[in-house]
Amino acid sequence: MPTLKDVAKKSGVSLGTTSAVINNKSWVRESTRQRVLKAIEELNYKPNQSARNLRLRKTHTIGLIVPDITNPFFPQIIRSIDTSIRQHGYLVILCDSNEDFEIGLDNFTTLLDKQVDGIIFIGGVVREQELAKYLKDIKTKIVVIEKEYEIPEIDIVCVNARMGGYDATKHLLNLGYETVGAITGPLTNENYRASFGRYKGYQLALSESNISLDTSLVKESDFTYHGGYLAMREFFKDSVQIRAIFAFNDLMALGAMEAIKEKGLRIPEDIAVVGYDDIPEASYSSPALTTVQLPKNQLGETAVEILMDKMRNKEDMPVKRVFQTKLIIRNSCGINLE
Amino acid sequence: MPTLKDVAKKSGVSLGTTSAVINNKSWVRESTRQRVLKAIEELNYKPNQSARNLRLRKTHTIGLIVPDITNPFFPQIIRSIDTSIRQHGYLVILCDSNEDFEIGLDNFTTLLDKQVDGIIFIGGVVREQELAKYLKDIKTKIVVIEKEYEIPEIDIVCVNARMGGYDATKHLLNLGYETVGAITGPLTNENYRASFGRYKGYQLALSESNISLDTSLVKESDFTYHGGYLAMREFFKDSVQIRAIFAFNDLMALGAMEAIKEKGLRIPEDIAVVGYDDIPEASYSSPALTTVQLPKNQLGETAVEILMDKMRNKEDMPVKRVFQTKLIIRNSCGINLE
DNA sequence: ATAACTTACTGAAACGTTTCAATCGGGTAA
DNA sequence: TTACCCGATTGAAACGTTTCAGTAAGTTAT
Repeated sequence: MPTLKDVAKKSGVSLGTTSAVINNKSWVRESTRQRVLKAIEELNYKPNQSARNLRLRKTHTIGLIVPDITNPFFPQIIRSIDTSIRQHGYLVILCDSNEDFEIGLDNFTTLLDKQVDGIIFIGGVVREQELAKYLKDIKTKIVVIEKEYEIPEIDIVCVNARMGGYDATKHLLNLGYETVGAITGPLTNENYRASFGRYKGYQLALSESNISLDTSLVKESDFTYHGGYLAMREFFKDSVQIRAIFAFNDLMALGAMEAIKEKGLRIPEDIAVVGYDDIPEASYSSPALTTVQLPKNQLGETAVEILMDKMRNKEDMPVKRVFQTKLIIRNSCGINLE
Repeated sequence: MPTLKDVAKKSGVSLGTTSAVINNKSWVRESTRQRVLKAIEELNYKPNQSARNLRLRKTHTIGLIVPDITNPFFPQIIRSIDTSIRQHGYLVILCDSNEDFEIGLDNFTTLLDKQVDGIIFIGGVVREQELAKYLKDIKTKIVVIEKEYEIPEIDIVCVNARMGGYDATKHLLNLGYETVGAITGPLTNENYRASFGRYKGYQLALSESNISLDTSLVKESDFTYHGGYLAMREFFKDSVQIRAIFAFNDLMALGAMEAIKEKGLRIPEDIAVVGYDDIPEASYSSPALTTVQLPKNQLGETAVEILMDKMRNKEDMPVKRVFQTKLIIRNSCGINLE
């Protein structure tokens, strides 16, 4: 591999000048620049990144921690992050935390040891205080993407989950369904707040319609397809009277639909379903799933923008960006707008 | 950030010795080792990776080029690569090539510039000769994972697609279906061989049953959900007599199922469907999709093993590993083994 | 003609490791 | 006692950049 020194020698200028033309410093005489460029070309010189990194104290690399790349919600975000970070000349190192908060924390240290310039952490299971404490005295820039809630003192891009939950429920209510059940994610642990916003929205819509919360209509589940399936079966087993379901994510909605069909009931005629996330599969299912769409691309892009900004400017006031959700009406609720 | 020098000073030994304890060299006296370790602890010293990389000419990083992270087939492979590479102390830099071979090639240079130690390239759209030519004089170790075919002179882990296609078709034939249609990926371009193996297998099974190939029963599509949907509608429009469909991937199978249901036909009573890939969605669909399973984890892990091996040993005979597929029987073909 | 700038370039130091030849002190053999 | 060896440690060079204080030559102002 040719080095800068080789280029310098070949073009008959000093190391410093050679470096200058590579970095497009303006003060190099045009003829010199050409000479150096020619040498670079002829030697097929590529700057050594490790040396550059050492000198510059930068790796032009950011870490991305994802809870579960296998969950169809995330790949789209990852992709939007990948493409927009690439435009800034950065590359992303991917870590899958397996939906495990501890592993996520581990990934943090791995990435920090690797000296990434910044980290984007996509929430999932997050213990808020613990995370905040962990991040407090790390000076590598970090922004987190959260589907559900805001975290004080941390740079975050998130989504108004309350609104999303409200819209989903309201939609069902407006269509005349009165017994609207919910299949939630984990609810009971104060630390795992992944369902809280959606749940609040659900409750809000209900109370707005003067319907009091009937806990026999809400089943706590785990955000997986199978979990949704099981929860729905529970409803049947309890033989609760239920006409509509708001599942807290699409995977569970799909699972619930499976159980409903298995039971021999029709969607939406017998039971209406609305999901949350708008993963690609939601439009594939039959009937196509009405769901709450999160702005995945914006989430990713905004996280990148914020991170870039933080990395450029030293000053550091926590930034917060919250996006709105959008109800996507398809065929699972008795209305077909096609 | 404390450096090695700080540690050396604090523990009163030389740089060299300090480095030796960090790298677990055996000849350091135990008492010295303890002293150094203590200093490291107290200063919270972390080795600077860039410096290390520079000196060692290694980055402990590998590149991973994926055609489309959004396609549910890939995340599982990515994850298995991520976890097994991590066990070797490496991290993965992810590049999504958007199903575009040119972009894939671009990614190669980006990653090489970044000085990754190795690259895993997951095929998709691949122009065989071009790739071979490109890879020829690159000495960074590269292994490619291909769902469909082998590439001479290149380290590759792939799958016996011919067998997969054969099994799928045979299964349908064995169940008594005589008009077995196929929804393929791109077929016509000699360069894009993504469907060739499966197609050969399809033909082989047919001819084994003395059924001659009826091209009105095969529709060329594009591996997308929507493409499968459209292809199925074509069949209906042509009003061809068809009792079973082998779709060359699950996404298309799911799309075809959508079209079938839309037409008011039942699966498998009216039309049987088998897919290929065994993406998670295949087991979610209703009816659950019978499909050809590729050993995704093995694909990923083996690729990692080979790459590690190549990176350790200089010698270089192209390695080839081909895996068998496995037919997963679910409910879309009139048999339910549950 | 001298001083003060400007422009284009140079050379060396620095970034934080690893490696390796050299050294040093103490033990063993002659 | 001298020679030799051995285990533990040192010191400096090297990895390939970027940066920055200098410098030499040319330009402008006085």
